Amino acid sequence: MKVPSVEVERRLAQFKAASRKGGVKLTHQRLEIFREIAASLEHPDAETVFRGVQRRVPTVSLDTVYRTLWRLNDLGLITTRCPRRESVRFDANLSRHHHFVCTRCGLTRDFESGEFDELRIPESVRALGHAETTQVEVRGVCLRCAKETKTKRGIATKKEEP
Amino acid sequence: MKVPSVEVERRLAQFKAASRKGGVKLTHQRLEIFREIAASLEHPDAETVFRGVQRRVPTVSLDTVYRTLWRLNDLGLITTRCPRRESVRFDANLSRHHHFVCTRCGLTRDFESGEFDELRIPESVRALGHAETTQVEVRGVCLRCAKETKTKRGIATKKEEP
DNA sequence: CTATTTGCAAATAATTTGCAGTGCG
DNA sequence: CGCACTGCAAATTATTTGCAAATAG
Repeated sequence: MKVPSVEVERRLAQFKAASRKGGVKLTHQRLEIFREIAASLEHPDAETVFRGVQRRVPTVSLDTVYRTLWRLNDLGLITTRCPRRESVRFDANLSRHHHFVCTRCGLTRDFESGEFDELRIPESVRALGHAETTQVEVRGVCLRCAKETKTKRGIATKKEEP
Repeated sequence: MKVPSVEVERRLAQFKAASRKGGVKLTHQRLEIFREIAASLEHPDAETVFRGVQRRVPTVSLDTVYRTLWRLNDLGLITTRCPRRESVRFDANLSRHHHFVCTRCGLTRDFESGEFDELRIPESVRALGHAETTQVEVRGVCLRCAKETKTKRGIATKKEEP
């Protein structure tokens, strides 16, 4: 599975516009780093983004990836997640969305839901601050892990995300 | 603000029971490490837990804190969060709960909501896996940050969590 | 042109591991 | 008593920084 290229292009266009407005330069590396996240369903971490970009821009350096990612994050052009023990992961989906997280393997996927976008905030939250948006994380077992359970009953095998 | 001591004791009792059942030893350090998280509203990181425990158990070491936290996490006795750029934070609130996160300072507070516990899962999630629970993250501006904005119009000052 | 951004290499911070001794059950 | 747990110190990551050269606008 991949992010449809139409959607990738849409994200890229939005990114370019926002970059110009934000006064950041549109370098080759920066564009490719963004593209890498925008095209991925995996919410990749810095290292993974680096390896992906490296295939297209062999001279790119890991520190540029780190710098760029945090820079884009500060500008609000991407956001961060960290579903599990490992390092921070990045998300270029700026549309309102929610997450499905597999409690076995950590697989994290976006999904949209108008209903979840409009949740009524409980009274008690008033005491904490002024609520602006809600994001729901649905936890469960992904299809692949569920299938594995059926085959080799209950042995939680460590594995990579698809 | 602090977690009421009745609640801390309840969490401790639950922890002791679960530890015995899980076959892990109830050492002094382990108990104090758990107490530190159980008594905190802040979802502290490893370093912070370490400093807190150190006041009561001066000989405790940072690596024991790390090992213990991940051990407890693996046993399901605590959970993890990482609301911002900094390192992973831990949560000893095992009751069903949701989070309010301040987008300015990162303050994270638990709250309960029967309504949020029972959200109807959208159809589209079926394609991803078998949903089990939902956790809502409400994002907004905490009271303290909101107050600051009113005083010094719009300058986002960096600050510690309360 | 000139302020940003990059790549490199080196520094720092965060986290994990090996090992010998300690203590819970 | 034995095995899980601890503290120490050293190792390993992960991430950040300083600086000179490169480049977008």
